[in-house]
This record gives sequence, structure tokens and C-alpha cells, in this order.
Amino acid sequence: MTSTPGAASSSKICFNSDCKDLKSEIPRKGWRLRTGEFAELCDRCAFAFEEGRFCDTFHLNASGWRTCESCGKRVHCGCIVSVHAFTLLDAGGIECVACARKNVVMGSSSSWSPSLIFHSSLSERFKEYSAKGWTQLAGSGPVPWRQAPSLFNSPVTQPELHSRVPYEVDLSTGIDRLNVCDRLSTPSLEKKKVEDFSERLMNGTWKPGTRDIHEKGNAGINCEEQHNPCLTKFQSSLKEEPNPQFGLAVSYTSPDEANGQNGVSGTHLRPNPQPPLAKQFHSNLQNGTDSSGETQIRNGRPRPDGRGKNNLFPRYWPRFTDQDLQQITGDSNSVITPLFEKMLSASDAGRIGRLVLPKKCAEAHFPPISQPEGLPLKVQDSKGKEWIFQFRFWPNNNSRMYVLEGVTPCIQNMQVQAGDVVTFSRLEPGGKLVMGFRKASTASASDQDNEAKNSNGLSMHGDAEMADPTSWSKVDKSGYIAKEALGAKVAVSRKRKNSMLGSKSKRLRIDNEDLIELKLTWEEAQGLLRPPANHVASVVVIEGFEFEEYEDAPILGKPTIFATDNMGEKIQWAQCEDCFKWRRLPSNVLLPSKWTCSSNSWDPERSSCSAIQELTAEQLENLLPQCNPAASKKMKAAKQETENVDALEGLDTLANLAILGEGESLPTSSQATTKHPRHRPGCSCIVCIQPPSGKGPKHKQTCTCNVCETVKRRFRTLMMRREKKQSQKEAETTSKKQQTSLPDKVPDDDPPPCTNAENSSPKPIKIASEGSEDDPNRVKSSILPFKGQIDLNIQPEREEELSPGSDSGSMMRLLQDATDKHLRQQSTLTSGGNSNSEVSQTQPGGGPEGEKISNSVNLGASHQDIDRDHPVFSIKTSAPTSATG
DNA sequence: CATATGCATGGGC
DNA sequence: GGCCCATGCATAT
Repeated sequence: MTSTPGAASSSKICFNSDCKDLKSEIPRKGWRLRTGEFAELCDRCAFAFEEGRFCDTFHLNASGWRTCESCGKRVHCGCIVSVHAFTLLDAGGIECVACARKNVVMGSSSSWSPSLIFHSSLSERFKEYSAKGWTQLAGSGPVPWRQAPSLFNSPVTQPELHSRVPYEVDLSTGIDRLNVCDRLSTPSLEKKKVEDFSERLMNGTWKPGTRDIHEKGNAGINCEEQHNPCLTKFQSSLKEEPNPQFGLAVSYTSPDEANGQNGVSGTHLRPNPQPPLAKQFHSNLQNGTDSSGETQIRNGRPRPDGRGKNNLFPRYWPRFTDQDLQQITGDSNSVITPLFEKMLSASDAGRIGRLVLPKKCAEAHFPPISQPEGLPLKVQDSKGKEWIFQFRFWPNNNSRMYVLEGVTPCIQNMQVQAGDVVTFSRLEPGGKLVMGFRKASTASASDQDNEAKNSNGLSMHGDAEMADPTSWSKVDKSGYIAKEALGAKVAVSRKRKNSMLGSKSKRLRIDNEDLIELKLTWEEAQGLLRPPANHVASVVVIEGFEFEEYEDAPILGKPTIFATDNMGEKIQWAQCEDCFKWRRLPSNVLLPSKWTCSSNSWDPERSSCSAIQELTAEQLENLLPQCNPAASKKMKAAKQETENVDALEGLDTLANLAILGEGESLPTSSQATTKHPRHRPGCSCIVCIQPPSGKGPKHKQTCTCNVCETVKRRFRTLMMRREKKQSQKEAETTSKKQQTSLPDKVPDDDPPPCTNAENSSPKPIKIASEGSEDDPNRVKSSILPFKGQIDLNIQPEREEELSPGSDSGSMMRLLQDATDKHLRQQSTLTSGGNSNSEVSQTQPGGGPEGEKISNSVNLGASHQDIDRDHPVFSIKTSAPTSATG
């Protein structure tokens, strides 16, 4: 916040309206403002603030003072300055932060802060309260929304749990127990309370001076995590009320139905669709719902089954993007309230037409049903088209399994498939249930079409959006409003290589490396891979292509947006984890997955979250869409487009190679399906990996999306590396280059398949055996050589194995071809061209000789396969662990 | 036999 | 040990 200009810093006067002093020369940070900046104070005020005496000093006569229930300390609860100083208690009253900490019982408590209470826009919440019933299917008409009941009905009154209710809004009023999540038992009641609350805000408790208002505003919108430029936009898009001071996270729950179902924590918080909001939502859920939800006082009825947790798992937290919302709401004045979302499983997306609904979500957001047959539910999609599903449940053990039947048409219409996410929201007014979707990866319209129809690959992406700058930028997290429609642009091929895996192995365990490689999505890999710290990827230009080499295993880094500034200088934009502001950084900078402004050593003036963001929302919007194309920047090589193109097709294969570990490395917040064992981003489970149909649209060869670019880049790198090693090896093996024509295979080249050859010996795969499976093998062979060299490599072999017949095969082939070409050229250059070239043939079915030499060098070697007489068996088969090193 | 339906199973948390 | 839920699978159509 230093000298950065900004609302907060524009003035030279202390931000504290009650203080007329000049700011400290060295700006002193105060509380965080709505903009994300921090109030800049004079020394005195800053000191007071730091000492926690600010309110004592300046707000002494203001309303909002309350007493800590634990220590009796007086705490000002009516301003943004003090927003973090206390915690609202479930049972009413407040607790100072110090006491709250001591009493924190819930593990998740740490994730939220009292401020969260104020996060969401009030208007939103208000609307929430006024939610009506759902529109049910024909004839049924609006149905009274059921209360979210039972979850909170738990008779148990765990006092301890009550200790902290994030959502509780009780500004010393009678609203004490207004738990944001589920306090109101009836809409009307809720509304009333809300109004009451708002009224109070306007009146008594909160009536502050202008400054206060300002602060409040901050509190309402900004507190910790909302600093999104988009917020404003978002709000407007949602038609939020003009003065959303506080965001009451009150959820609306309807009276529980008689069927005894337990409502889940209900809708609880309705996060704003924005990233920040989403985050907030999460917090709320965790805290409010999860933690205290059960304990909340509800209307009573204990859950029959005694289950207490109603928390909607993170994986179901809505993470709508503005885009999503806008898409859904259109231009109407409607307000969309995200309810939950679910990543489609193979089953969901299959032909069966049954979409399993998370129990809690179903109970919380859908009309209560007491009979297994359930009832028809009318749902509108983002295009306004209405669908009628049968919302029902199956008795399952002592519980229920909720499903939406008849979703196939809709699923197909939306062109979503396993791995993609369907979202459910409520549109107000009207309470209409709206179903949206988010492709695991964005894809071009055409691709989408293909996907839908072919059901090609499952979306490997899972939550790829996180990783893919493109999609990623659209994610709530980014807080950036993407304009593209969902599903828009990039065509990321989602080939699921192992389509076969799915059906047979239930829950595939990804024990072997092969599978592991599939854990990351392209986007993820592309967006996150970075050279290891301290290791700038060396770039070698070969044949017009730049190859980045990582001496060490690449690491996962923070996705950034590469761009070129006005000066033509290459730069990259990174978003702060804390304030979500985008910061401009040198293009060559590698950021840790979690990066914040404070780490912005490249721009001291913006090394603080308080510093204004250089990019305007508009610019950002413009920038983001370019992500994909932008990715092309990385692609420096322009030459041989054609050939590359061929290679590109196989790039996806490489993409898989370039997969590190699981989503864990991904930005935590980005995990769409948090911890879901099966649907984690990058998850290689059947759902995530296997498309129902096993087919998937491919990216065009000319695609320049980030994913493709990355893949290409990696491919180049691999090639490069390989070349390098090869040349070294050659040099070593024979000083006589001439032999290159038949580069002796390096004796060692046949490292036991199982063992990874060392990098030192780039063992190209000599033979790719061909056999029937050649394609795969070939590919493998070609790829294998790289393996040891780059961690990214995974064993392509596996892929093949997994989905022999899948597209991967062709991709592999293409890749192989590309590789071969490349090698050929190389060999030609070095050895003057030889028979090697022929090797390049990637013919899958290649004849018996099918040996493929991935490396020009090995050509000879291949023949000599050590153990294998038959190319067919070559390495691959035997060695799961990539043989080569 | 193909598909739809409903419940059972079992892995993961 | 219980719950959730993806999928399996027997049965019905």
C-alpha cells in the first residue's frame, strides 16, 4: 500500500475520518477496504489500530459496543475496523477474538473469520430469504420449500459448537441466533429477521457516520477475500441492491416437510457467484454449516437418522462464475442463487439418465419428497429451456439416495459429460430451479458438440479450470468475470485414454504410474508446470523450435497469464491469493502455487494487497480471453508448423505425461471437488478419466490454447532434451559420428524395461514393438526415451494399455510421427540422413519390423533389441515403469 | 436381447 | 462404524 494511489491512498489525509492528520509519510496500513486496499492512516491512528484501540479511540461513542461473553471485554462490533475483533456466538452475544480463539472448537474455524459474516452481499441474502418455493413440474406448481431442517434439528445443543457461528448475525439484537446458515425456519421469518437486521443496520446499531458507512460497505463486500474487481460487476449483474452493506449469510430454509427428511444445511449461504464469494461460501459452509450447522437450532426435529452432518461437501459448493450466472440469468433482473454443483460421474453422464444428487444438496435445495417416486421437477437450463426431471430417491441402507431421472436429454443438450460440472441454482424471483453447467475444460463450440455427441473423452480436466488460465480465470476464484460463455472457447481435447478402465474396474485405484499421469489435466499441467525453482528452463532452439528444458523435475507453479505489455515487453499477470488482484510480473518469473502480493518483489509498489491493481476489470477481461491464444506465446517456434501440427495431435498424450501429482498441488481453493475421492480435479478415476463413450473431441492441431501450447512446449522440451542426450551419448559412444547412420545403439540402451534408464543414457526406445499394439508401443517408445529425463513423463505405455482403442492411440501415433520426423531430421542433420527416416514411420500396424525407432539414434539399436527379438514385446510391455530412462 | 428400474454393494471418507 | 454415493447387478419390461 505504500505509495500506491488508490482510493485509500489518494488522499494525504489519514483515512480515519475522525482524524485530520496527514498520513504517515510511510503509509501505515489500517483495515482492509472494500477495494482490497488498506486504509492508510496517520501514525497515530495506525498505532491505535495496531494496538486494537482504534475503536476505543474513535468509535467510543458509536453504537455497536458489545461485551465479550467470555472475558467481558468490550468490543466494538459496528465497524469494519473491528470486524475481525470478535466472533458472533451461536447463542447470541459475541466473543472477542482472543476468547474465540481459545474456544474454537471447530477445526474449520480457522478458515473463516467473523468477517465472513459480512461478506456476502446483503441484498443477495435478503433475496434469499424471500425465496419462494420451487417450481415443480407441471401442474404441481410452486411447492413450499422445505425447511432445511433436520440437519439442524439435532437435539443436541452442543454448546461448544455454538460457540462460534460464523453466520450468526446478532448485533445485540434479538436476532441472536440468527444463524446465517439455517436459522430461519420459515421464509417469512427469515425475511423478517433479515429485514429486522437490515433495519438495525440502518438504524441503531449500525448507524455510523459517513465513514462508517464506508466501512460498512467494506465490511459487506470486502472483508477478507473479496477484492475482486469483478465483484462490483458481479453484483450489478445480479442486480444487487444498491447498498449491500452487510451480507447476511442467512439461508433460507423452508419448513421441513413431513417426510422426515432432513434438510441439509439448507441453502445456507448463498455465495455470490463470484470467486470471492465462492470462497466465502465455502467458508460459510464449513463453518456454519458443517460445523455448527447441526447444532443449530432449527425447527426442531432431530434427524431421524441421527446424522449430524449436513455439511455440503466442498465438492458441491457452488463455484459459479459470473459467466455462469450471467449465462443463467441472462439479462433479466433475476437474481441467481447458486445452490450446489456436482461433477458428473460416469454414471450420471451415462445413458441411464440418472443423475445422482448429493443427498445433502438434494435435501437442502430440492423439494422434500417422502415417496421414493418423488416428484417431477422442472428445471430450466441456462438457455431458458425447461426440462422436467423426476426427482426421487432410492432407499439405500437406512438412508436415501437421491437421483434426478431423465436427465439424459438435458445432459446431452448441454453437451456435458462425465467430469463436467452441472450446477444448480435458484432463480429469483420465481424460485425457479436453474441448471447450468461448466465444462471441465472449456471447449470450442464445435468441440463441445463433438464431445456431447461422442461423449468422447471424459473430461480429464476435472477441475481443470483451475489450471487452465482460460478456464481458470473464469473460476470464481479468480474473481474475474469472463465474458465467454461457458464452454466457450478452448477446445481442449479430453480424451480419455482409458476408456476401458472404467467399466470394469470400479473405482480404479491409481496405483500405477500410468494412472497417476492422468491425474492432472492438461490445463493443470500446462498452467502449473514450471521449471523448478532456481532452475530456469534452458531454452534451446532446434529447428526453429524453442525447447525448454528443465534440468530437474518441473514443479507446479501458479498459473499466470502471459501477455505483452504496451511496450512490447513480455510479461505475465499473476493473481494474488489473498486479494485476488492481478499483478504484473516479468514473464520469466516462476511463482509458487500460492503467491501473494507480498511476494511481489518485482514491483515494490504493488507488493501489498492494498496496492491498486494495474489492470482494470475490463482489461482483465480482455486479457483473460486471450489466455488461450496467449498461450501461443510460449510457442515460439513458428517453423514447421505443419510438422508440428502432426505432432500436436500427439501432444495430448504428452500432456498426460506432463502430469505430476494430484490436484493437491493445485491451488487449494481451486479444487472443485475437494477431497472427493473420485472426482478430484485431475482424478483419474473412472468418472474423471473415462468418458462415457470413451471418445472425445480433440483439439485442433492448430489449437493454441494454453493446454495445447503447453503440451507443445513440453513436447519440444522433451524432444530437445532427448536430442541433447542423444547427441551426448553419441559423442560418447562413438567419436565417429559417421556411424550415426546406424548409431550403435548404445549398448546400454536396453535398460531393463522396468528400471528407468538414467537420464544420462538417453535410451531411446529402441524398439517399439509393433505387434498389434504397436501404436501404443510406438508412441511409448518414442516417448519413453524422455522419461527419465523429465519427471513429467509418465509412462505412455500405460495409456495405451489403458485405452488401446481410444483416441489416445491415434494421438500417440501422431505424436510418434511427429517425433519420428523430428528425429529423422535430427538424424539427418547429424548423420546425414539415413534409413532412420523410415523408422520414423509410425505406422501402427507396421509390419513385423515395426520397430520404431523413436530416436534416430537408436534406430540401430532397436533392431538389436536385447531381449526382444520381437519388436513387439519390446520394452513397453514388460516394463510398466518406463524402461527408458 | 436390449433397456429400464430399483436395490445392493462396497470403497472412501 | 456410519454415511455417502458411484457403480453393479438382478429383475422387470
